[in-house]
Amino acid sequence: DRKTEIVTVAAKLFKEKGYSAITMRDIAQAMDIKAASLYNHIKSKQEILVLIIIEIAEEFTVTMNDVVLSNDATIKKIEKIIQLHIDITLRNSDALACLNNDWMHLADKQLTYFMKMREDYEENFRTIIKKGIVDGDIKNLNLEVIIFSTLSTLRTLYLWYGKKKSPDPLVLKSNMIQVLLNGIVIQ
Amino acid sequence: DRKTEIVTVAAKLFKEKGYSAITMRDIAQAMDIKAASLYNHIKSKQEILVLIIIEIAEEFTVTMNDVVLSNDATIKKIEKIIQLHIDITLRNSDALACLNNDWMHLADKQLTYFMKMREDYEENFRTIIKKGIVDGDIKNLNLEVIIFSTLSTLRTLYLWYGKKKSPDPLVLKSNMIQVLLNGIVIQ
DNA sequence: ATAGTAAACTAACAATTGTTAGTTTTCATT
DNA sequence: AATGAAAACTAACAATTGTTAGTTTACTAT
Repeated sequence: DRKTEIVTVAAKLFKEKGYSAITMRDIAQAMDIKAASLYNHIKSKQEILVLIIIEIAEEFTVTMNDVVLSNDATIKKIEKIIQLHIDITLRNSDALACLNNDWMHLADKQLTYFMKMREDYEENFRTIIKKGIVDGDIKNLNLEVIIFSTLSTLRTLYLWYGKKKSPDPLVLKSNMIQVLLNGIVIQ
Repeated sequence: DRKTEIVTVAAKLFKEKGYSAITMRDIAQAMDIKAASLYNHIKSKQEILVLIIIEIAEEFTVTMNDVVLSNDATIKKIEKIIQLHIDITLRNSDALACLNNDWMHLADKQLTYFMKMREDYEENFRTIIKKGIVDGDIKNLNLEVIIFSTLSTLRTLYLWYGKKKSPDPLVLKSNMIQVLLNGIVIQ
């Protein structure tokens, strides 16, 4: 419906210049209506931001919880997490950009909720890697370096995927797994 | 002097909420003066942004050119690039955040200049990796995946370094090299 | 055809924005 | 003590911001 359309259009604009730099008049113009008309469908600019971010954040949370609770081996778990990030990037890259860049403009309860989810997500990832190290599947390197090197790449996939000669999704997945898990150097 | 102080304070604020969300009154308040007083030292809000971003962008450009022109082996070149990102992150993480998040708010000539530098930087990196593949030093994986996986991690180091139990710079460097070049999995 | 609802519109608001003009203060050097 | 410059101040501006109120249009179902 129309509300979803507003959220979609807004996400695309937010991706380019950020939440704060985009005005309600910008969003309205992109839909060929006047700013005031937006308020027939949404409550506030803030609500748009919440609708963009929270849904995706919850999807990350739910899937990560599934992965953690599964009986997969560590490597398989990491591969599933890579797949998760690729899936969401392909499906909704604009919203993902917004989540990454504008989450700090959430307010009060939603901000707390988001930060909790993000912290839990990282902690779950940390737990998976820790177990991998103990089991002898993952190298005993600095835990934070492993966590954030991997997460940085996955989280900013939206920045470049789709441009230039990006590989198709299946090639992307196998290459990402190779690069992140086994590195780029021939031993 | 006072101008440098303004730029430093502004960068710190921009890092938290982005260029667009920070007002001249915010910057002034952080310095315990009034907004109008800022204009004794700087020309505009835009000028602050330019001063934050361009200097660092040029440093990346200059050092990358040095690396490209050097006679080092591919692996050594990549290690130098990793070192470059770590150095700048440690020295000026606020400005780096601003460069990453707010470059699109540069205007006209400065925007073009920045985008040219960024494109050249990536192209230089691409050339290094290409040669590495041809020479048999780097795995023959999708070039874009290699380039952006590596760059993503290096560029967003500022997001997490300094928090929690970050390793000291030397440990950081050796771990980053290991993770980015050789991966995290025990073969 | 009529009624009713969804969704657009115009007009305007109060607050906030970057910025300017003109004035006063601060303070080191003579 | 006097001078001059650097750097703060007050006051205000024009434009832009998110948002509201009230009105008109478009369209669906009776």
